[in-house]
Amino acid sequence: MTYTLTTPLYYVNDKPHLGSAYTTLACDALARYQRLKGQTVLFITGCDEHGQKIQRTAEAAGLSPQAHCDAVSEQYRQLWQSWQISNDRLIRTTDPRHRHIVEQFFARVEANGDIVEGRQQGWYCVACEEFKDDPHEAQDPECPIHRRPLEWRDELNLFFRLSRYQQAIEALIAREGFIQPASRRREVENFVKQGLRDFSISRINLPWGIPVPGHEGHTFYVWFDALLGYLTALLEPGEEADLDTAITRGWPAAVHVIGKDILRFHAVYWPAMLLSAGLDLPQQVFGHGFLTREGQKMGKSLGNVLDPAELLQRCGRDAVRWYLLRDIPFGDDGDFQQQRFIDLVNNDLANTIGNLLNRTSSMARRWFSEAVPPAGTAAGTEHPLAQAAEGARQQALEGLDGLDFRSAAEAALQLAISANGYLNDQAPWSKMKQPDSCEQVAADLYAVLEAARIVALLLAPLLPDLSGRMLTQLGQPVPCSTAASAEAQPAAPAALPWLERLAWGGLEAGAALPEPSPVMARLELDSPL
RNA sequence: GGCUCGGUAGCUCAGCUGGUUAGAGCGUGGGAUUCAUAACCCCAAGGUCGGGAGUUCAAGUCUCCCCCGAGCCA
Repeated sequence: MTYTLTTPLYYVNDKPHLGSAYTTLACDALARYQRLKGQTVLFITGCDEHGQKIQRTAEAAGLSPQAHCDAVSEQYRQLWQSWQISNDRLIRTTDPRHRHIVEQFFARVEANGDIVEGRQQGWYCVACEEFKDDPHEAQDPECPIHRRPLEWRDELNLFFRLSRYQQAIEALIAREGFIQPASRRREVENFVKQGLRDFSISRINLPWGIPVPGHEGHTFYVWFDALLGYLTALLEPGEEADLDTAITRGWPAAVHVIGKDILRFHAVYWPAMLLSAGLDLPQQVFGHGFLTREGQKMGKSLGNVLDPAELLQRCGRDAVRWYLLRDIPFGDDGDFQQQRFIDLVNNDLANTIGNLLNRTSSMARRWFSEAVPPAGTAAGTEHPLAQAAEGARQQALEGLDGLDFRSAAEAALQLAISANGYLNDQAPWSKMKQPDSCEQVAADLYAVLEAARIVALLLAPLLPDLSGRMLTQLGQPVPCSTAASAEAQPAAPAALPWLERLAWGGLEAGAALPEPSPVMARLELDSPL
């Protein structure tokens, strides 16, 4: 069974920001983990490209909406490429096939009697693409989020009969694990409890959108259109746009990973739409938190936005991934602090993990013919480091299964710390000066090299680059966790599945160890980010 | 206004169903060591656990009130 996971389809109103990168990074780690476990994975990301906001942004820039979308979605594509995101799909809602999928989906919903005409009156925020609840008689109301004037709308729209799904949605969100983290469930519960109201799914006089079949002058509301992008994305490249086909390609999704701001769309509206169309529901919706920077909200007005492309270019993939995944509990809000970022990367990655490998490999090579020393007493799983490795393995797998990247990262790190401690306790550099202790030194070094190997493997989903460098330095094959289509890569030497490689004792005595060079450089910024 | 979360060492935060001297990481200070990326290892710092009252033999840990911050809904 295919493990399908999605990022949101990012709205191409503006260039990508760090928040989008954060979501995508996390999904990438999850996707890689599932692939390493042997799952067939469909990792979907993409762009949401319709709506009035985009139309206006394009106009303001003197571009056609399509040209604007092409430009921005290209930025996304390039960003994910430079981050080496392992997505299988990058769907754009302006993809011609998407229009067909939307039409087919709508036909199902309409046939089910869930589309009615209604009059939508109220104050509208174009930036939110949402009607607000300000009273009709309000004087020049503003959007509290965007602090821009609301526009009065009075139009005949098509409505989706969400109200019919009150009970079904209540049952759904009561399902254990559907809304994650659990702390956000109540928020949705409260919303649903107040009674679900039908919501408008079309706009009139809005050219930049998908026309509603059979309803002249209406285009689909962006949200209706955008969510369906998850279905279009299921199609294989070039495949004919057929909804029935699409849903055989990995539906339902195992998890939709989203920012907490759009939880309601994914946990309420979207499932109801799917029910109406007779499709299966996603198993989980995970709403993660937001990133602030040095305690402040990032925004253009404050001029404190961190550009993900620049961050990558200056600090590297491993550093940023480590900081975001290791330090911020996935689900909670997080604060990006430059000093802490540098401290953690240097301490954890360079000093603890990188140096562990470096010092151990260096000793092994020096005293044991540039090769892995004989395991001797370190071969057994009762060895303290074998025990530590087993604990780390369990914690890491458990963490990753629950999207607790922090716990998984800590498990790997803790194993490295244990190995460093063990090394200091055994002090092989002292033992080597004594006669007849060569065997003991060999066993000690073997155990530490083994621990380093397992650290590297545990890092594979989180930090594929660093993991690869470590394994290479250990003379080990690098597991492939990239998208299936990219699999036609240099045929790696036949290796055991990742999960099996996590068992103690994978290193072969006598196997050559390449000359070590630091696998992780310390991060030194010449100027603040 | 209603509801939900937080407010614990300089900084991030752990502290489950209440019970020995309140913990971790980072930063800081000291020690040890030389295999290694000035790295690794060990030790320390004494923080009225937002404020007040209460329940209890015993409260960061339960109850009430207040202050501050965040969020959802009105």
